[in-house]
Amino acid sequence: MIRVFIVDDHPVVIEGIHSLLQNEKDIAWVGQAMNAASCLGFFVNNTADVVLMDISMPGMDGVELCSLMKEKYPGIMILGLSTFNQGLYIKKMVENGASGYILKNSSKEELIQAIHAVHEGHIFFSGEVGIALQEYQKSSKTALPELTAREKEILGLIAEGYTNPQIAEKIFLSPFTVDSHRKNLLAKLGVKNTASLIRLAVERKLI
Amino acid sequence: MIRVFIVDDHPVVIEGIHSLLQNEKDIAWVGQAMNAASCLGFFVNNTADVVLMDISMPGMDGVELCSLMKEKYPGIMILGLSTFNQGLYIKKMVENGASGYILKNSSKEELIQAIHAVHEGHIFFSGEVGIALQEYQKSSKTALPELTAREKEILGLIAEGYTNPQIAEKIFLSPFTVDSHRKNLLAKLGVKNTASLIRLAVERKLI
DNA sequence: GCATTCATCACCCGAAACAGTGATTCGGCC
DNA sequence: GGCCGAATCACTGTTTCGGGTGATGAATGC
Repeated sequence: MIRVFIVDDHPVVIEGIHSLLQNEKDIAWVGQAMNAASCLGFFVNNTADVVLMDISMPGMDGVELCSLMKEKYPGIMILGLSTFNQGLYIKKMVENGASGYILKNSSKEELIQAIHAVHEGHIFFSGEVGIALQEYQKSSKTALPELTAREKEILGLIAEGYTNPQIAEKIFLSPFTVDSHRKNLLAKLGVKNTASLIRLAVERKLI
Repeated sequence: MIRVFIVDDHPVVIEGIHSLLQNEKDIAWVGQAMNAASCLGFFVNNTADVVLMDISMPGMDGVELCSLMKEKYPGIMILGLSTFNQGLYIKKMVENGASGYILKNSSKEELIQAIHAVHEGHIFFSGEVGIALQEYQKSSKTALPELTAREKEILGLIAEGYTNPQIAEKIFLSPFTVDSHRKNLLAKLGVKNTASLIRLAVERKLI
């Protein structure tokens, strides 16, 4: 029997999910909350196996609540729930301990499949969500100028914190040459200093 | 009927998975390959719904093959398969289009659950893998010195590529003050220059 | 009331980064 | 053979960074 708790500030959603789950034999509805505070209050004296959690709520948002819950009760599995379908939010939820993510307009089958998977300790994203997540990740690697092997090597060393003279010594080049490559990196990637160069490189996984 | 293809350089693993799946009514075994090249060869004239793919293979590795396959045949779902259980690899596979990831010592039930979820377009990680993934993500946000609001603000502006004088003008401070905050950032985070500061900030999601 | 922390400002100085310009060598390509 | 781009090296400036040091007021906390 999987004990399910839901946190969402929309009564309609609570009702909808409740009715979808009420005939499921192995799922027990243990409670609900409409904000982060009352959710935390519930878990002082009670518990659950799976928490369905809205990502956007007044006051503390889902991401933060998720992080708090997993810190206090690591055994409780959290399934993100939202009308949004944006990679960034999904990623943040998972980084903060959520075990899965589905949309509020998911079918009953999807919902139940997700609850089971999460309860068993797996990580689950429903189809639409998964696509958004992958699109989001993919977007950060298109349309970048090609870097030469030497440039990548030097970019990596810059990111490690080495200065031009240090790099020159390390890979047996003239400091002038290293400086040339460095300038080419700035020009190719269209950035104006080391700070933005490294930021771009890390965010787009060039290093 | 879900058509399953497997790529793995270990015959034992191919045999094992084959025997686990052979009695499944809705799963059809359409073929196998022991390296990236012969896998690509198969899909010139054939197809499948789900590909089980080892992450470490001689020649082209799973990550690269995964990326190639999804580019050519985006409709084919890829389920990563490995003895390793390391967050970094898992993350890379997903960034390159895999829809899930399980360990080679998974139970029959887990394997079948994963194949179904992936085939339906969902994203699925088996329990152990999910834990490793979350641990990996979590490790990158512990044990960091607390930054003050001002420091975070200036860190963000540095990352945007602004210089000290520009930041000073932008937020109405003396350039000396900005410089002080900047030096405090370097000291607090234990890095020696802008490059490593920004790298740390981006990787640990401080900005 | 006193210690602590934050935020602010100030100066010196050497090292590093950035801008601009130009040159040579080497290998691949048509 | 000639073209092109990558990789190498060189010099000259100006700007920015980074290390060190120190000071002051405001807010917080015990």
